[in-house]
Amino acid sequence: MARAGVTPQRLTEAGAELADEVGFDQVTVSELARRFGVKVASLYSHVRSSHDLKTRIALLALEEMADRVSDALAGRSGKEALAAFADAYRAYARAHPGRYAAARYRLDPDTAAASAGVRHARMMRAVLRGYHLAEPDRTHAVRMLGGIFHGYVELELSGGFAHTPVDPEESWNWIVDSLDAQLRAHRASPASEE
Amino acid sequence: MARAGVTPQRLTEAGAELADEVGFDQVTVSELARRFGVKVASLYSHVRSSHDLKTRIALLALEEMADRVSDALAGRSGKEALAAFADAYRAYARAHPGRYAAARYRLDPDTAAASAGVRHARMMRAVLRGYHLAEPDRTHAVRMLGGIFHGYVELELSGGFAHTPVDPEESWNWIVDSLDAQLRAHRASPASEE
DNA sequence: GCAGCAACCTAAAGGCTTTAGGTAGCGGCG
DNA sequence: CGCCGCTACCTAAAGCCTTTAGGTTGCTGC
Repeated sequence: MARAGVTPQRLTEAGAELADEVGFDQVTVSELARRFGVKVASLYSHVRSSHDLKTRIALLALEEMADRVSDALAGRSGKEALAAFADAYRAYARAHPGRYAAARYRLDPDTAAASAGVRHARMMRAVLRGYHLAEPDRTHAVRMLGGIFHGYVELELSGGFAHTPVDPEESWNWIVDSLDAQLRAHRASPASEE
Repeated sequence: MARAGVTPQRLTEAGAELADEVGFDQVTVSELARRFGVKVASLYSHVRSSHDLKTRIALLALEEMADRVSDALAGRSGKEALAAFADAYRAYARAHPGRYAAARYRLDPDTAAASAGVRHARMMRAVLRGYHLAEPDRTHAVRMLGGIFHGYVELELSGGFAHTPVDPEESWNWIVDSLDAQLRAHRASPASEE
């Protein structure tokens, strides 16, 4: 019988695809085996466990998202950079809800430290450089932006905004504008530059 | 043999307890049966399905959270109300992570419409009354606050702030302060009151 | 005191994960 | 060219979860 040519990479790719189709928590080794026309047990030669598979998908998603954000950020600073980050983030989540959910899969500390998650953090801080915040304000701001980007996108994705007839796009832009204003207002009070 | 005295209410309560102990997505009809010293199939007389059980837990959590927020809001307005809402919300999530996750379980539209979720929305809008925002700013603000409260709490709960040595409490207060300032800045530009 | 309604049970099917151990393509070496 | 061995893929089986069907039995009220 012909071999299916399964590899961890192809599995991860297909898993990400599947996540976008049916939701990340419906991603299952069994379903993947089905799609590859292969018996379930066979996949365990390529992937250690279901958790391992999900971790790989998460890492892929983090990587992809970081790439998008990185591209969006290129050559921009200040409010432009903030908006570019925000929009890239949200766009990715909307285009790839399953992968986005995967990116929020809990990784163990070592894996997380080696993931593209650190690029996200670095980029966020880079965006904030344009606002000249002193510590600990900068950390507060990172957390605020991380929280709202994630929270807004998740609420939007889960249909939480369906009740109200206001374009989520419009709200998003309003929020980004507000955040920009708010951050500018926080500009390091004394002349304490970084 | 003595009867265990299972009721939908007790199941829901125990399910919420279990969620806080092991995480909402580890809540299982089987485990609950074990805890009640009863065979799994027996629970299906009290609960329609696993999904039904989870829905009940979600409704309970929404109710409890709305109660806490409602208590916190009593007699407050303006920034005080904003902070009370925020703190009550975050405190509930920290005290009951499993229930908090349950509260985010996706409900079908009818169930959602009959849930305490609408109280949440009403209270949020009530808080914003203190800032005299005109539509659609008010909706934008609701979404911003909803997003950030949820997003921040989720990031904090998932350990996302562990890397940085800044007290999450401090960041939270900073964020609430910022949001307050930001909302005050948005005060209905013309004299267009509600 | 017993009739009947729940509450609880056994049985069974079907899905997912994971491990153990067998079979057979296929690339490379003699 | 052939056959050797690696490894991709397979069968089998155990364990856990959900859900349905249909049988007992405890309790409550007449």
